[in-house]
Amino acid sequence: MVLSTAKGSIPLYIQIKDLLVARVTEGKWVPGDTIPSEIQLARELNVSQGTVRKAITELVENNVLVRRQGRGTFVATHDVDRALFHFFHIVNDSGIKILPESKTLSCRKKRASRQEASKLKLSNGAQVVCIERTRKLDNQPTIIETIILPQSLFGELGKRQARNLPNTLYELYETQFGITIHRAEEQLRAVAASEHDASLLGLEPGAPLLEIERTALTLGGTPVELRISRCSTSKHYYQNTVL
Amino acid sequence: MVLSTAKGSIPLYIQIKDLLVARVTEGKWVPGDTIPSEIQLARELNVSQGTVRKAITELVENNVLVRRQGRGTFVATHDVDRALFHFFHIVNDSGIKILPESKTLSCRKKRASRQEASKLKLSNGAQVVCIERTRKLDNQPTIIETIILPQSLFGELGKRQARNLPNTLYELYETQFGITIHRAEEQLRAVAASEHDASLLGLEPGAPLLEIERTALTLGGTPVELRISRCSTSKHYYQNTVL
DNA sequence: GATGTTAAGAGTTATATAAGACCTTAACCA
DNA sequence: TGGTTAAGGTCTTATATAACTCTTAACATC
Repeated sequence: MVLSTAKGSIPLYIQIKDLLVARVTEGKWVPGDTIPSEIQLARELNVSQGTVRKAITELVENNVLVRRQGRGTFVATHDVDRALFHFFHIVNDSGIKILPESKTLSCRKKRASRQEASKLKLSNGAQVVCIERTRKLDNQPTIIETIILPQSLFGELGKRQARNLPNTLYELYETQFGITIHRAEEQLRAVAASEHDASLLGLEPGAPLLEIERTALTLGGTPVELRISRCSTSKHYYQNTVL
Repeated sequence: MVLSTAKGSIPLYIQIKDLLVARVTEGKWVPGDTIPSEIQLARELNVSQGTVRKAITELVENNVLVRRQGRGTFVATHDVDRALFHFFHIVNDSGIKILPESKTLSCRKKRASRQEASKLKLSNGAQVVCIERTRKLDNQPTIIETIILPQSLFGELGKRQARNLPNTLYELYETQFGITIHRAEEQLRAVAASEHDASLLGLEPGAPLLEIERTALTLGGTPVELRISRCSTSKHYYQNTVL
């Protein structure tokens, strides 16, 4: 790629930003990598350090890169902190957030339903991996999660790791499958607990549950995970901060 | 206030940012005002335009200021768009967001409950204004809202405007009371509809409702509104985008 | 000789400044 | 009425210097 400085063209720092994003999405730089210093990139691209810096700044605000003064700039990784901070919103009544432990109930392959296929942008009836698990908060089963993954991306999962899945899946996606979840869209509803829900959570059937349907996307915007969580909110709630 | 450039002191642009925020919170600049240009501020404060610019940039990211190239920089206002975009999260099943019309049921004074006082940081038993209203989505009553406001700030409301309240309250707070809502914290739960809820929404008692408890804060971080919404989510859902 | 402390240096990001390009508006003129 | 221009705002880019982090080597101490 060559940068254009012609009159009326896109600003340099935007072009550089796109170029840096491309290096991440293509896997040339992977999570945890140190990217070249601002000065190196500036020399390579024939612009000033400040211009590279502006591009990087926006990517840091997007959670694509992480800066550490005196150290360098890194491709952001999915550690537990990020999972908690960005993607987990359930807190207990004291407002404290703790990542729940998980117990996998099943992990099998099936054909995607119409809805699932549409939300994951798969062709009708494509194969998916379907995980079901419960999660404990404050030592009480509180959440039932159903996770749908395209088999084309996560094929290995069906075979090997059926029952010993780690607690933070996004870390696994990143390290084992080279897939980094970058953002998500969540749709929340109140639903009545089914018999199945109720027995797993120790509630009466018909009890109100908070249903969170999350579509998780990569940096490129491809949906790669569909996750439906049904939560008992008698001792916990979903916390959202509106800026 | 004087800026400090001594070695080891806080960066200039942060000091400028604080200074600009102060001018907004003190009411020296009010929503809609044009603030002095970057160059004017730079001259006034004896720094370069770029330094002022960096301060303003962060405030734009915080939704405190709004820039318009060629026009100037303005203090952000609470128009309908902002209300919709930042503070209203209910969309219909097609993903479309429409601000619901409101019907005020009651507007009266009372003493704050313990919880209300604590969440609004009022002394125990302080006077509050309590508004109850329903809101229609797609021509169907879908939300019941209970709004609690400190009477110390919103005294006038109790008297005059009892029944002809506008649809977007935050605009009213800003224009009539000089109070700008800057951010909010929302706590979501699934609850069972009471008889009262059910009759207002045309549902069976016990039907699951999504309860949203929102605390709205000023730029200074003072809580100024407590709002509890109970929503039927059979044809709508709460949309949250996680970046 | 082994170990802990200090100082210097190289490499990195962070801050501040300056200059010109670009955008918007309004006044002016043909 | 429509085009031109000037003024004044933000936006982009470049450059210089400060602040921070880590490594290494010199040195004192046990």
